[in-house]
Amino acid sequence: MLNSSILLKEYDLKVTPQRVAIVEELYKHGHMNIDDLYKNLLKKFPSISLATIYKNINAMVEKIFLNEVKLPDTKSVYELIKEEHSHLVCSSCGKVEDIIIDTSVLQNSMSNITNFRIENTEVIFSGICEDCLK
Amino acid sequence: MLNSSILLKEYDLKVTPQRVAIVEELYKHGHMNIDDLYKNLLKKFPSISLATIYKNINAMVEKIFLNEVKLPDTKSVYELIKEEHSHLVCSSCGKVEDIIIDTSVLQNSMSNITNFRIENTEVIFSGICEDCLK
DNA sequence: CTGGGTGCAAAGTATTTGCATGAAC
DNA sequence: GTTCATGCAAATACTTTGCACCCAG
Repeated sequence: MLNSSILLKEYDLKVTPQRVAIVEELYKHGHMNIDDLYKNLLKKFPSISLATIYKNINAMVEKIFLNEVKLPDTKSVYELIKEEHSHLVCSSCGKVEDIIIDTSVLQNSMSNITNFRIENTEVIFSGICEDCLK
Repeated sequence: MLNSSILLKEYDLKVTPQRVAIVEELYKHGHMNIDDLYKNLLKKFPSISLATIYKNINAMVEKIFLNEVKLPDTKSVYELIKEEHSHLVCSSCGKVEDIIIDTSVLQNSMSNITNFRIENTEVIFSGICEDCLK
């Protein structure tokens, strides 16, 4: 479970119903793009504005408890930050899943061939999910 | 070396000076975002329009000889399609480098834990490049 | 010659900003 | 009471479209 209010407070954001709802939507769905978030929030807050969503998403990304995931061929989605993980995208239904794999192997083979100081490794697998394969 | 005209013809695109220049810019720089491409092309074609660039980039992406690379925290860049590779981005100067690593290890560890049929694996490393480390 | 590309201007879409009001603390 | 979030409208940024003219084949 997740206590959105505490999370918001921890990151010095005032607790408003809209913010709580954003966090809870993301927690529930795992990943959402701006439009879907907006559509869902409209149900609870018929007069919520896109501006509010953008402002809050940006604030949460800055406070580093939200993460934008840029996906190939489709809109970015946002997720609550959790342990490091990679992503699986279904190119048929658009579903995004988290997956935990060990990327240190990659980083190691990297350090042999480059002098970059690697700080982050992003891996996105695209393919067809189990449901769509049927 | 690269023969842009032949490349364009192969992909059923009429050979125009603007298109040749786009391909050559990308070949020369490896990766470019729309704005930089536009700025550079303005030197050769003072009246080239952004619309032309967008139309051509889109056409080339559709013909599958250009690839859009969506990067974290910065604008997408485009590259000519070549052998499969991963990317390194310097978060300080923005430089993008190609790097060839074996991602099959990843894909294998993947197949044990998911039923996705993986078709593509995108890896982006972010960090600080050698020059910026100095 | 003909089809398609170019550049311009306008339209569309996405995102941000300014401001008055109201809610959180 | 003060600070800051909200929602609206306007502004900005980004991308696409329609069209008249022109060039590649």
